[in-house]
Order: sequence, then structure tokens, then C-alpha cells
Amino acid sequence: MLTIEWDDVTIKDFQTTLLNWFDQEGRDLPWRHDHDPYHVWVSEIMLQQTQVQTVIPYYQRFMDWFPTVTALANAPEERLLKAWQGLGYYSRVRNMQRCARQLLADYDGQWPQTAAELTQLTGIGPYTAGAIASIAFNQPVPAVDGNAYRVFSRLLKIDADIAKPQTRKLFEQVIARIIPRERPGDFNQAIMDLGSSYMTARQPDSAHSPVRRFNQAYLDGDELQYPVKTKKPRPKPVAYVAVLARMGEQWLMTQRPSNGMLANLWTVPLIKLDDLDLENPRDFDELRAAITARFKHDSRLDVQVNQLDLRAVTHTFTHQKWTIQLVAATVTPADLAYFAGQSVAPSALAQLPIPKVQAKIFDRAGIEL
DNA sequence: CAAGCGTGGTG
DNA sequence: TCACCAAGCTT
Repeated sequence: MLTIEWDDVTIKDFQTTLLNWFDQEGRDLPWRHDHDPYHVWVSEIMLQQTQVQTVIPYYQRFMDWFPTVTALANAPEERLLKAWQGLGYYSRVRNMQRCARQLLADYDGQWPQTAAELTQLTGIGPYTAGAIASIAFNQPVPAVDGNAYRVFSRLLKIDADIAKPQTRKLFEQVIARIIPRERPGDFNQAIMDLGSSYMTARQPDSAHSPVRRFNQAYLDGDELQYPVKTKKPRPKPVAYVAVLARMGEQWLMTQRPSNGMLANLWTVPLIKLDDLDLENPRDFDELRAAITARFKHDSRLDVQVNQLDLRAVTHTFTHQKWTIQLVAATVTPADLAYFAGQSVAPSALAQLPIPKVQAKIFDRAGIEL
């Protein structure tokens, strides 16, 4: 609607200005030391919804542990998840292994070079395909991420809602007309650097931006109105009980299901309290009564709930807010089967891939990892 | 297509 | 405590 149009002279001017700035001020990042598609790929997956300074140490260690596509394809999944622990969105690394195996099995270990082919690989969507194709293979294709949305929506005053999937096509068309045939990878990376420096979401510094004269929203004084994005609903509250059960010196641990949240990661048994409001139990007796009732659903089960910590652990995910009551329990071998659990020596706990919420539970219980 | 899927930082 | 943001993809 409000979208500004650029003529060919303006486009050329913008390209030159942006690339000159990138040559002078572009960041020296570990994955920019070469254009190896493996390096580009790993960094791009890690950077999805994740900031650069968080990714850097993970990237270094990942390359240490899995230096090649083959090493990644052959790695035990538990090792992959351990390498990813703390990054979140754990399906990313499981999809990476599927992708590595597809490359070896279906592509003879050779990366396809076009965005269209790359999109066929597991875990590589439109953005990552564009990034790999342009950076590693010099293909003049857009890589539309959050930075590109923010930068181009402001430059051109594009008011389409970026929360809607179809809006991506609009941005791809706009950027396709602006991206240079020469140095498309540098162009895409320059847009990202711009979006994380002078053109940030909340505190842009457009007055000092190398492209301020192209930034129509800034010139009009309304850059914070862009990009337009509908809000997401607040996380839904969910109540759990965490069972801290020691068998001798060992702790009872369970592996999460292979689908859904925190897939294949390890936690103590977590019992969801669908029909109970236990976020703020008045006392131990009330909580024990509720938990006992819940456990009675399986008559073989003989859990002795003998202690608890009334200070709940809370953890907020993108769409759920967990409130977790901790109980110490004595369990029998039958309970182990009920929970599909495994007894783990304290020294072995650190080898398991553990999500943040589980680290909080251990911390609250005074258990060192 | 809308919803599901983590974590850390900031105001 | 909360809302929102940060190099998205899958189903």
C-alpha cells in the first residue's frame, strides 16, 4: 500500500553503498572465514531465532566435535543433543542429522547449489536455502529472515504483516529486484549486519546508518512502526510435579518422547496435572493427597512421597508457562518400569542432554551436575 | 495456514 | 513479572 518504489539508479546506488559499508564494517565471525557450505549451513541453523553472541561458542565446539557432514551423519544422537544443549529448538539438530544422511545417501555427499534443491533437504526452509545458495554458491537469491523483514520494511515502508506466511513472497519479490548479480552472498549478509546494528528492532541508530538516505521510514520519523507484526498469545499455564527419586546413589531419569517438546532430552519424571490447580498448594498434605490420587491410577505403583519443596520452579517456553512442584520420593523397581525410567549415577548426569527446565529443577533441589 | 517448538537478553 | 525480540522450520 505505502510501499515505495526504487528506480534502477537508486538500486545501484543502494547496492554500492551497502557493499562498501560491508567491506569496511562487516563483522569477522567464525563461520565467515570461508564459504564452505557445511560451515554456512551449521551457522545458519544455529542462528535461527538465536543471537550471534550466543551461537559463537556453540559453533566452535560443534565444528570441533563434528568437523564434516560425515561426522555429523554418524554421530550418536545423544551427542548431538548434548552439543545443542542450551540452544533450544532441539529439532534443529535432529533435522540436521537427517539432512546430513540425505546428502550422503541421495546426493553422493555433494551439496546441491540452488535454493530450490536445498529446500528439499530436511530442516532447510526458504531462508536457509537462500542463505546457503547465495553465500556458499554465489546464487543471486534473497534470504528473507527477521533482519530482512525489518530492514526492507523500513527502507520501503512495506506495511504487510510479517507474521503471515504469505508476506514472505512479497519480500522475496522486492529483494529479488534489488539484490546484485555480483556478490549476492555479501549483500544478504550485509543486510543482516545492518539489521543487527543500525537498524535494530527497538533502538535503531538510523541517524548514523550508512543507508539512512534510503530509509524512508526514518526520513518520515516513523521507523518504529515497522515492521508490522501481529502479536502472539501469552504462554498457557501448565502445572507439573517433578519426582526426585534416588535409588541408592543413583537418580531416576526419564527420556522425553521422540516427538513434541524437548524431544529425546532427559528429565526426572514429570507428571502433568491436567485437572488440578496446584500452582499454589497451601501445604504438604494437600499436595501429597493430590499426587497420591494421581499415582493411584496404576495400582502397581508404590511411590512414597516423603518430602517436598513448596517453592515451585517456573519456566516459560514460547507458548507454555510451566509451574513445577518438587517432591522427593522413594520408588521401587516397579516404579522404574512405570516411568520408563533409568537409574543414573551422579557422575553420569552431566553426559545426558538436559533442557534448561531440568537444570532449574536440579538447582532448586540442590543437586550438582 | 496456524500452531508448536527453547533460550537468553532487554526495558 | 511481563512483553517482546533474536540469522525459522515443520506439520
